[in-house]
Amino acid sequence: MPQYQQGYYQQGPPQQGYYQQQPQVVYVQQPQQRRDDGCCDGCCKSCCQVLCCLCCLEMLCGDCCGPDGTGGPVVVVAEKNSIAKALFEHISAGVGERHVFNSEYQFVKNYKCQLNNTTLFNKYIENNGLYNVNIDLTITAVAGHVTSFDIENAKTTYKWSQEKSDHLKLLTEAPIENKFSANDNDKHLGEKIAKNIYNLCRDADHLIICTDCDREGEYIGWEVFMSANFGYNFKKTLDCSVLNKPIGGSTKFNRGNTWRMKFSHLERNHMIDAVRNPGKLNENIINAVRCRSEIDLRSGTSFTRLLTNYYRNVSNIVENDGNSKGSFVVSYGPCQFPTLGFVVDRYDRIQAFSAEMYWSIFIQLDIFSTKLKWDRNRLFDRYVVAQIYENLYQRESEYVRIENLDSKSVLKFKPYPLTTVDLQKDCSKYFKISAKRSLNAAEYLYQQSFISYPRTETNKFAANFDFKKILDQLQENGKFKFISRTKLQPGSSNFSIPRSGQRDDGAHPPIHPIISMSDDKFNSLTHDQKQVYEYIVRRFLASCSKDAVGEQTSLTVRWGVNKNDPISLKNGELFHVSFLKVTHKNWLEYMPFCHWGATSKKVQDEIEANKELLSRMRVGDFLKMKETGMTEGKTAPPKPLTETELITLMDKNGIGTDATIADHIEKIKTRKYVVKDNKECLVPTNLGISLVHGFQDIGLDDSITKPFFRGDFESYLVDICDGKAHREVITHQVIQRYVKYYRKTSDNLTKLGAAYSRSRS
DNA sequence: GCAAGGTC
Repeated sequence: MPQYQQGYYQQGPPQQGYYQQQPQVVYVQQPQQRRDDGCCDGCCKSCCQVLCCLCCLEMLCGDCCGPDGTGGPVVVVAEKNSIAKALFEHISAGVGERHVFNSEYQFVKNYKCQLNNTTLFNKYIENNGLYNVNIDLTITAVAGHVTSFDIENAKTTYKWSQEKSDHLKLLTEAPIENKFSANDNDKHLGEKIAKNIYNLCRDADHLIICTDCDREGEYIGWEVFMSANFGYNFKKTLDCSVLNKPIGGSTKFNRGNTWRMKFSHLERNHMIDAVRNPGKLNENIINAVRCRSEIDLRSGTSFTRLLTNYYRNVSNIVENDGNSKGSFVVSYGPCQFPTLGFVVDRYDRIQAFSAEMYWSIFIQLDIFSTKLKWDRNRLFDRYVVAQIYENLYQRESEYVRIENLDSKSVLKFKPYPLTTVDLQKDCSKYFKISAKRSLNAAEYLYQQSFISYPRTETNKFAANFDFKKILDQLQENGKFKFISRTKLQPGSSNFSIPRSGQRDDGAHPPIHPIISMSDDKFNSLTHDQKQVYEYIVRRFLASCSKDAVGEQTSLTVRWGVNKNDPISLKNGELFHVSFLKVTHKNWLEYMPFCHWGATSKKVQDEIEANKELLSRMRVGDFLKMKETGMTEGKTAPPKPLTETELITLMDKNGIGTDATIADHIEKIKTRKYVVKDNKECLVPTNLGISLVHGFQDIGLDDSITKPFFRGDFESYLVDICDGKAHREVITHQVIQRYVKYYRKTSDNLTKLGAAYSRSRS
C-alpha cells in the first residue's frame, strides 16, 4: 500500500481557473487516515464524494491526497479516431497542457497529456501498480480492422485460370495470409496504424484497448495488441496461432498489462467508469471472428471462381446482361446468396400466382356512410353469392336487426426501445431514407456524442437506466421545447418506464439521445441527420410515454330477418363495422407520423350527429338501410420485395450485421443479380434467377441460397465465444460441408446454364 | 477480378 507523504499537500486549488463555476470547494486542513483504497477520506469526488474535485474526477484536490510517484506512460487505443478524441476530451478536461499530433495515417491522431495525481488507474495494480500518480497518457485509434485475410500466392500458385478442381484447394489447403488493410485512398493504411501504435507503446507500461464492445471489436483489440508488441512485423507474426500460445516474457505486452475497457456510449461519466474498471481481452471471441473470416474467405473465393469461370462460358450471358467480359464476376458470398434468395423467392411466388375472381355483399345504413362488411367476407362462386343476395333482398329490403353493439376501451402499445434495424426500417418507411443513409447519419450523431452507439440489437433498457437525466437534458433543447410543455418526467402522470423487449446484445443499450442539441447545431445538420436525430429523440420520448388509448365501437347487424316474424330471427346474414376514436394519444403525440387506424373525421362527425340515437339503440332493435349491393373483385398477387421487407427478412434470419445488411443489398445490385423496378421494389435479373433456380436443381438451395446454413454457422460461432467449441474443429467441419457442396456444384454446372436459358424464355 | 467485417 502506498504511503501517505507528509508535507506534499498545498493550500488552495492546485490549478487556478480550473475550479471556476464549480460548487463550493471543501478543503481539508489536516490529512486524515487513508482508507484501504488509498483515499484519505475527505477530498475527492472520485474517492470520497466531497466536491472539491468534482470538476475533474481524476485529479486530487491537493489538500489531502498526493501522488505516490510517477507511473509509466499509458496508451489507450480506440476503434476510431472520434472515440479517441471524445475520451481524451473527457479525461483531459481541465488539464493544463494537451497536445494533438498527427499520425502517419490521415484519419488518426495521437492525443497526449499528463495527468497529475490521478486515481484513474488505481485498479491497474495487478501487475504494476498505478496509484495516485502522475501519468503520461496517450490516446490514439485504429480505423476499424488493421489487417484482413487473403489467399497467399493468389497470383502465382492459386490463379483464376486454374482448373475448377484446383479451385477446390482454396477451400482446403491454400495458405491464408494476414495482410495489412488498405483502401482506395491509402494502400498502407494498416501498416501505418500498426507502426503508430508500436511507436507510441515503446515506453508504455500499460496498454488499454478501447475498441467497440462487440465481437469484431474484440478482434480489433487483438490486432491492437499485436501491433503494440510487433509493430510492422505484426503481419508475419500473426498467423493467429499465436493466440493459442502463452504470451509472456517474450512480448512487451501480455495479459498482465493489457486492458480491455468496455463502454456502450460516449457519455463522460460512463467512459471514465469504463477506464477505471477494465477487463481483459477474450480469446474465445477473437477465435470466433478468426473462424468466420477464414470460412467466409475460403468459401467466397472458391465458389466465386467456379461460378465466374462457368458463367463466362455460357453463351450470350455477358452481352445479355450488359456486362463487359473483363469485369464480369459472379460472386458467391454466404450473405449475398441468401439475400438474393429472398428476392427470388418473392419473385417466384408472384410468378406462380394466378388471380381468382371473388364476390361479396355489402350494406349501408342511414346513419353513417361507412359500408358494413359481410361476415363471410367473400366467396369464390358468383352464383352462390347471387343466390344469397337475392334471398336476403326478397325477405327484407329495408331493415337490419342489431345483433351486437358495444363500446370498449382499447390500447395501442408504445414502441419498444430502438434497435438499429428498427431505425433503418422506420427511416425508410416514414422518411424515405435508405438503410445505408440512415446508418451514416446515425454514425455521425454518435461521433458527435448526441446519441448512444447506433449499432445495437438491444431493445430493453437496463434496470438502473437514468431516464430522468436524459429527459432533463432534452428539455434544454430549443428544438424540442414541446417536451418542456408536457413535462415528461419520471414521477409525472404521463411518464411510464419503457417496455422491455426480448433482445439484448449484451454490449450496447437501445439507441437513445445522450445530450441535448442546440438550435444552431441542429440547423447545421444535413437533412438525413436532422430526420434521424429527431426520430431518435421522438422515439425515446414515445418509449417513456404511455400507451395510446382509444374507444372502439363495434356494430354487428343481421340482414334478412323480418321485424314482424320472430321465427326468422336466426336467418339472414351478418354484417359488421367498427369505429375507433383515439381518446388519449400519449406516445402518438411524440410520433405523429405513426397512425392508429382511427375512423375518418367525416364518419366521426356522422356518428356524433347520431349520438343520441346510437346511445338508445339496443340489441334487437332495427336500423334502416340506405343501400345494399353485390361487389366483385380479383385476388392480387404478392408485391415485389421492398428494401424494408428485405431488411426485416435478413435481420430475422441472421444474414449480415446491423452495419452490413445495407452493404449486402448493394452488392447483389452491383453484381446485377437484382434491379429496382419503377416502384423502388427489388426484382431479380435472369442471372439472379438462374443462380437460385440452378442451385435448386443441383439440390443445394437449402444450403446456398437459403439462410439456414448461415444461421447454423452463427450458432457455432456463439459456441466458440462461450468456450463450448474449438475454432479448429468448427472450421474443419464447416469447410468439409463446403467441400461437398463444391464437388456437387462442379459436377452439375450445366444446370445453372439451363436455368439461365429457362429464365430468358 | 473473389468474402464479410470494421471505418473514413
